[in-house]
Amino acid sequence: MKELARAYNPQETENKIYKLWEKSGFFNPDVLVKKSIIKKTAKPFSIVLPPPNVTGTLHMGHAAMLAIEDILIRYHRMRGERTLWIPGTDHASIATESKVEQILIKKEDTTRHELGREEFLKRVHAFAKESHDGIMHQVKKMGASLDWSREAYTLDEDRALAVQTAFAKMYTEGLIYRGDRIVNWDPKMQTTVSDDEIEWKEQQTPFYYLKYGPFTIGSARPETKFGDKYVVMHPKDKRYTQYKQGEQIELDWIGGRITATIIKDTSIDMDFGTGVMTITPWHDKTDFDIALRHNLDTEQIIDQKGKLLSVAGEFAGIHIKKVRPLLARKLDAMGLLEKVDENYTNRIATNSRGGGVIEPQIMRQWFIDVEKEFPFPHAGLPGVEKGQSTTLKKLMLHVVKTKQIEILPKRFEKTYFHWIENLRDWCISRQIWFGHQIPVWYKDKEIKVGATSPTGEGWEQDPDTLDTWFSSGLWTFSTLGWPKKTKDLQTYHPTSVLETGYDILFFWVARMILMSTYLVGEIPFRTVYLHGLVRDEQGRKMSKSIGNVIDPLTMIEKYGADATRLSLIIGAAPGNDLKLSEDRVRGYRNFANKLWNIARFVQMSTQDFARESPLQSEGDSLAKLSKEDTKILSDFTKIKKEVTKLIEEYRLAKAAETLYHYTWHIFADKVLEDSKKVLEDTKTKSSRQYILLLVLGDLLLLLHPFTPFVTEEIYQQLLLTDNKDPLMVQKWPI
RNA sequence: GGGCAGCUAGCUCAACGGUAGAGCAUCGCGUUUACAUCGCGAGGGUUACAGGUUCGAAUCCUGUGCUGCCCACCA
Repeated sequence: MKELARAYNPQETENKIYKLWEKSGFFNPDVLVKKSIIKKTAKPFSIVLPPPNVTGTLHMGHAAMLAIEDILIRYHRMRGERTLWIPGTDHASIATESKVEQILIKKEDTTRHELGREEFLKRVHAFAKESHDGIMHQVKKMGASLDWSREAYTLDEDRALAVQTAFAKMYTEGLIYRGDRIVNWDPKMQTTVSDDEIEWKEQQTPFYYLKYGPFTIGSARPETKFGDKYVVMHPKDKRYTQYKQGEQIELDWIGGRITATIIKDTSIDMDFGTGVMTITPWHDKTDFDIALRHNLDTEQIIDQKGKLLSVAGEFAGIHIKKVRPLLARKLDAMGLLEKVDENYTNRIATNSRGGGVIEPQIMRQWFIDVEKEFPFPHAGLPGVEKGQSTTLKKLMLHVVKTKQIEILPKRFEKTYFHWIENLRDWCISRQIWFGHQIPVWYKDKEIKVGATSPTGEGWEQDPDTLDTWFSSGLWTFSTLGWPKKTKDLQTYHPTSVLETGYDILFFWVARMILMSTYLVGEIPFRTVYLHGLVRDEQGRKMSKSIGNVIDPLTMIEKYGADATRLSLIIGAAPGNDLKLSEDRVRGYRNFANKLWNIARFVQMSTQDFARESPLQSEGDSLAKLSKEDTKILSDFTKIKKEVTKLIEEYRLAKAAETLYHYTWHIFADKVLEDSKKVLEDTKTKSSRQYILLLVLGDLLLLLHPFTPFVTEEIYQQLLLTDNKDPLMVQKWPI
C-alpha cells in the first residue's frame, strides 16, 4: 500500500479511472451476470439516455442529466440489480440541418438547394459524426457509466427499421393520414414546424381599422385581407341582429366591388374591437377552423416564399414584409382606412429552430390522428383490454391517470393532462432533407408504404422527412431492438426511469407514451424524473449572447468531474431550476479533497491495524468496540439508512447533502479530531482503528454514485485487495 | 385570459403543526506531520404582507402584493 498524495488530483485520476471501468466491461450488465457479480434473475433497472442532439457540444443541462442518471444507475448497480443505461444521440433533423445550412452560407456562401440533396446530406452526416464524437467524449468525462456496447443513434439502421415499422403500422390502422390542413409554414427554412416548436414573440405593430361595408373590422395584418369575403360575428351579438347567417351583402373592398357573406360563429369575442371580423382561412388557424365549421371557400393569398399571389392585384409578387405601407396608403386613398392604432402589441409566431416568422398555409401533409378510435391491439396493459376501442389521446391520459407512470415532481401531471386535452393532430412531415424519409411511394394515384421501392417502374418516394420527435418517440424500445423481439426488450422494457428536463415534457415524454402504448402495448417507463434548467448565478438562462455560459468541460478541467456533479445535484430539487456559479463548483472540489485527506488520515492511523476486510459487515469485532465507537457506528448506521431512503425517493439533493455533511462535519470534524487522542491510548486504539476503516469503507460506497472518481481512486489505492473488483460493483452497504 | 411555482440570515437553499437550520459570504481567533482546497468560534432572520383556524403556524385556510414559468385561435 503506497501513501496517498497530499492533495487529490482529479486531472491525473479521472481518465485513468474511467478507462479502468470501461476495461472491466462492468457497464454492461451481461458481463456482470457472466462474472456472477449479479444474479441472472436479478431485478432489472434500466434507463435510456435522452439522446443529445448532434448539433454541438454538451452544456450544463446535459451535465446535470448525466449526473442524476449516473447516480441512479450506480446506486442500483451496487444494489445488485441488473442495471442497464443505454447511450445514444439524436439526429435532431431540423436543428442540425439549419446549423449546417448556416455554416454553408458563412463558409462557402452556398445553400442546400445549390448543393443538391445528396451532396448536402453528405455534409450533414460528416458534421453529425464529428459532433457525435465530441459529445460522447464529454459524456465520458462526466463519469457516466453507460453501456457503450449498446450505443444507438436515432438515424442508424436499427432505428430506421423501427421508424418504418411504426409508420407502416400506424398508416395501416389509419392513425397516420395525409391531408390538406393548415400547418405552420416557415418561409425562411421552407418547411412545416409542429405547434410545439413555435415560439411567440411580442411586437409593437400598427393596428388598422378598416371599413368593410357597413362594418368596421380590425387587423394587424391588412396584407392578408385581399380575398376576405366572409364577415363573422357572434350569433348573440345584439348590435348585429339584423344580419342573418348566410345573408349576402355588396360592398367595396380593396380590389373593387365584392359580395360578402355573413357568418355567425360563437368563437367570436363580442368584447374585442367591434365584435366583427373577416376571415382568411388559408393563413390563419382560427379562421381555418371557422371555415371548416361552415364549409366555406378558402383561397391562398401568400405563396410559400412569402410573396403575394395574383389575388392581390397590383400588389402581386411583393413580399409581405414590404407590402403593408403601400397597402395602407391605397386603403386610405380609397376611404377604407378609418383609423390606425400605432401601439398595438401583436404576438408573432416564429420557428424556434431557425427563427423564421411562421406563415400558416393550407398544405398537403402527413398527420398522426390523436382522436381516431381504433381497437387496442395488445393484451396486458392494465385498464385497457385487447380489442377495446380507444384513441391515442385516451391512452396517453390513461396510463398517467392510473398511476402506471408517475411524474416527478407531481405538479407536472396537471400540466401534462392539460396539454393532452388541447392536443391536435400532430403534423409529422417536414420539407427538409436530414432525417427519416417518409416510407411512402407514389405512382400515379397509387400509394404504397414500405422501406424500399415497390417493384415496377415509376415509383417515387415522398421527398419529405419525418419530424425528429417521431423517431425520438420510439426511443425507449427502438434502442432495445424493437420491432425485433429481442431479449433486451423483454428484460429491460418498460424502462425504470426517464430522466429529462421539464422543458421537453410535451415534445418528447408525451410522444414516447403515445408511441409505446400503441406500438408495444407497454408504458415506456415507470417514473418520469424532470430536472430543472441550469441557470447562471443571477438566475438568467445561460446563453452565448449574454456570455454567461459555464462550460462543463472547463469545470471538469479546473475542479474535477466529481465537484461538477455535486454542484449540479445539491440544491436541485426535481423540477426546480438551479443557479450555478463557479464558486459552487470550487466548493465541492474542496469536498473531494477533504474526503481524500480523510482517507489519508485513516491510512496513516491504521497502518499497524491487523485488517481483515473493512468493507465486510461489522461481524464479530463488534463485541470489542468501545462505548464511543459503538455510538459512532450507530449514528453512521442511521445515516446509511437515511441516505438509502432518500435515493429511493429520488431526493438526490438531500441524499448528497446528508453525506456531505456527515463526511465533513461529523466524520472529519468530530470523529477524526477525537481520534487523535483516542489512538494514543492503547486500550481504545484498535477499536477506533477498526471503526475508522469501517466507516471510511462504507462512506466510499455511499458516496460512490455521487462522486465516483475520487471514491474509486481511494478504494483502488487503499482498500483494494488483489482479486477484488472495482468499487463500482461492490455491494451497497445496507 | 387560464394555470403552476416561489417569496425564510447578504447570497443559495433546508425545515412543512411544537423553542427557525446548513453551505457560501462576513468578522475574530488558531493550526502548518490528514487537509490553508484547513480548524475553532461569532454576528446576522417579527420566515413578503393582512386576516383566520389552533394550547401552539414558515408550516394549515382565506385574501393581497410582488417574482418567475407554462398554456391559450382575441381578429
